[in-house]
Amino acid sequence: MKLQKETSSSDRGQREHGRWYDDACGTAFGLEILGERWAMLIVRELLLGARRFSDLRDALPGISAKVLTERLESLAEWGVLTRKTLPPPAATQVYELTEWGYRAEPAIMELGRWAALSLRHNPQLPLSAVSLMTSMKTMQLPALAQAPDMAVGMAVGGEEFVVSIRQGLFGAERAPVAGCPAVLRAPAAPPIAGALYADIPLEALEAEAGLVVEGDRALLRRFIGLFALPPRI
Amino acid sequence: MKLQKETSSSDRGQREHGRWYDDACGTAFGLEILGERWAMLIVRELLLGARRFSDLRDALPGISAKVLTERLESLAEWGVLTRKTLPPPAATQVYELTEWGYRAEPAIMELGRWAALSLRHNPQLPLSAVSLMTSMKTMQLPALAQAPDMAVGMAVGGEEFVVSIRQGLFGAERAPVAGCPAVLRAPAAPPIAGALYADIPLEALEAEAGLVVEGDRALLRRFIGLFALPPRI
DNA sequence: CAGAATCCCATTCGATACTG
DNA sequence: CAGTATCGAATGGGATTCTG
Repeated sequence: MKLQKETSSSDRGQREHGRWYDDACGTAFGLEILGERWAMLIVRELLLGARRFSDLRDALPGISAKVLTERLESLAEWGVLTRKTLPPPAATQVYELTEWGYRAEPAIMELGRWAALSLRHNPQLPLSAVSLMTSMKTMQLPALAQAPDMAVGMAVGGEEFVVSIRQGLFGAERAPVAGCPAVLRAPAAPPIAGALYADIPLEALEAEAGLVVEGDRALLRRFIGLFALPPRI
Repeated sequence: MKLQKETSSSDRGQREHGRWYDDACGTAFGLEILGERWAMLIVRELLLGARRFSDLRDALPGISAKVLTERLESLAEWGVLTRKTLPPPAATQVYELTEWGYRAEPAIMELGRWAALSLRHNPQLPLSAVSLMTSMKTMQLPALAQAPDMAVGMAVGGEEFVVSIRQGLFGAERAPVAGCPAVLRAPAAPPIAGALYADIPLEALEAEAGLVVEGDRALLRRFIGLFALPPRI
């Protein structure tokens, strides 16, 4: 009965992951699932729909293929996401959040909302298209609840999104921008973030950052005015 | 100007912490501060007021002195908490959240609320007194908003808390239990968690888990009925 | 006792190279 | 494109020690 490699504290932890918090608190359990490096950011990238392995690599500057593979496996085991093989001819694989995975959105957003309060937060760093879209949800000003309905298209790199305000509620989804009364196109997310959060005039971004404005420019300006970074602490 | 140990990707990241997400998203910045192992649980333990080094060690089963020291330093650098030296005669040191640190509470709670949805969450693990108190905030049922005002004392190990409902709002604070119309005493948090979340009768816990009930038992039963684990996914 | 400092080892991370 | 394989570096955890 004498074991050499016993886990010493019996099997109080839930798995043989190696390091467990051994704590009934939901937060501790959440950290076991989403607390490893990159895990929460992978989930963030999936909040607006399924993505391929290489989409995730591109969206997460600095993640290695090894860690991405490990996290996807672990998150799939935990039931946060599933791997799906698309039907032919595009027989490629995508990763998609489960219903439970999608419900992590409030936790992810609250963490971002909190961190953005810091003076040391640097909003000038690179930004993925998805995190731009989700950031808008947390950076909406109270005036947005009274704003008239509107829809703005955003074409960021190769991805297209429609951002809408309906009955005072913000929404963002992957959808073709065609048909939107106003469209912002940019080679990447930062120019659009500059317009939304750094109050850089659209004209400056068109001249210097490759931004392209199509359609109702006045609508865009009203729209941009509905978002701002919070007062810093 | 030729450096050997250059950080290679210029200084895009905000510090020389070694590993940075290099991502403008607030969530990424939050993870740089609270995403390292144990960091968020340390903040959780401070949500109900300042604690000493050894209090934190006791509350976080499994953390090593080394890691606790490192995290406290890092969190202090980031401005999440401060170290204070209590005035003599008790010239000991305590760690206390800054105003910004306290504002992390919603993020920590949302993560816990999300994780508790999982079937694989094990609420039977050890639990600190503080995480019991904060868990109640996330596990309150809608009926709590209509409940009459009440206050319940909880003496857990050597710590005393008063949990209150005032105008339908939940509150928990470190305060003497004396004067509360009903008091639960237990050697540790799990028996109280059993009463709240596993519907174990008070009498069984008194007989087997060292629970002591003082005062208005009917009030306690009503109180306990206002909390429950969420339906699992 | 509070807590900082050290040493050692296992695990994890990150970067590069490689494969089907 | 979607991962594997490999290896050096950094981090985490535990034990021990030192100090006041």
